[in-house]
Amino acid sequence: MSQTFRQLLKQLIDVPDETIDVFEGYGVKKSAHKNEMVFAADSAPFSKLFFLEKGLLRAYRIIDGEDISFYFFTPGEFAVDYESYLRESTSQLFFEAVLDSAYLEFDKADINFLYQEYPKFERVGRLMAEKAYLSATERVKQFQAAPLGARYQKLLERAPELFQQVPQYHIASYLGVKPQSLSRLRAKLLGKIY
Amino acid sequence: MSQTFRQLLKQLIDVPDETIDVFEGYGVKKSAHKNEMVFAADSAPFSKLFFLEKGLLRAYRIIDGEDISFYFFTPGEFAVDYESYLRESTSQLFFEAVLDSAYLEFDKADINFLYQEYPKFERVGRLMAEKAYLSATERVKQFQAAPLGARYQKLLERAPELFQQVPQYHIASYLGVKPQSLSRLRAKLLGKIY
DNA sequence: CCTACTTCTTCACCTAGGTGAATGAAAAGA
DNA sequence: TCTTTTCATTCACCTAGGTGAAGAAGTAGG
Repeated sequence: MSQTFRQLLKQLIDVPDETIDVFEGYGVKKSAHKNEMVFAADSAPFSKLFFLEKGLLRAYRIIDGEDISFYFFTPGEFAVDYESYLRESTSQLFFEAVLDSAYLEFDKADINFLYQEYPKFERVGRLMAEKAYLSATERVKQFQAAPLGARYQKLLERAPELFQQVPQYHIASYLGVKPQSLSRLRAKLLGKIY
Repeated sequence: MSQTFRQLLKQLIDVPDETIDVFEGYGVKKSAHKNEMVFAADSAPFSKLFFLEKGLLRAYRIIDGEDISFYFFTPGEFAVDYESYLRESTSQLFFEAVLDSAYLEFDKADINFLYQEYPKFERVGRLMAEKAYLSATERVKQFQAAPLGARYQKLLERAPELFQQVPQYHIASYLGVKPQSLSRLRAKLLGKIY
């Protein structure tokens, strides 16, 4: 039995060990190499739940032909297209491994079974959703009132390792600008003028 | 016993009537007049949950001295500063009634009690958080890739009544721009040039 | 009824970010 | 190793949005 899952999950949410063990029993261990696609948006709803144990996953959309990074998942996070998962709508999100990664894959049907059989398990779902919500609202707040420079600094504080691991044009789209604009900002921060 | 609560909640989430009844028993009916403050950010964590039955609530932050509208709550929605509520951090959000409003006020302590006593009640919390998450990510997506005009049209589709009820400078800050820019956009949409 | 305040609009000007192209460096492949 | 592709940078130019000020219209209060 993997200790990683339990350790990471306990950092995230406070649930009894037995609940975690039952949960893990339904997960399938998987791995993906750098640049490998983990899930590709298609006509089917997203009906999985990925728990990242190692590596780095990137979720992105294609909007007007452009690759827009929606989120970077680090170990200990659940990767899911919640919109598609909850509404059973067509998924628009692609998930790729940015680094060699290891993750547990859960089936939505199993998750729903767990919700029914173990009402206490609802808590895991609630805390997961609440955490995802916090991160999303923080970004909304930043887009409403923080200029690019401030959003960049925030990301640098929250996940400095990203800047070593992810191409800058992905970070640019995550921040809502073009690669050239991010490059220009970095030049300005270095005191260069051009 | 109010039918409004049950009706609105059933539209939102699928839970048994008994659960709803137990829930409602812990709510305190309140009302607020137009422009009245419902909750003011202060040093204490936000430990309430408002369920709006009638009217319109606006949540906003003061960022660099500016009033930034975070969200407009319409009947059937739960209004809460989730960030403060979950992290027990100081609340930065103000809630005011934009129109004469009626709402149920719940105490966090009671909610937590319900979570403990009635594990099935966790489902209400999970679905609430999931719904809040969806709306937040939709906005992130728009800020990443949609220009002001598209964000404006989306809001117009989703909540046209807002435009009759809320001053435009509040809508502007919700969309992440200054009132003058929204005014300029509206002029452009009307085919005017200036 | 008149005044004061609020809200929206318009303007001239400025800055931030987008666009398209060119360059160079680094990484990947043959 | 040589070649090709990928990525970041820089540039000139353009457009979207911010700034500060002024004015018009509506609304609330005395």
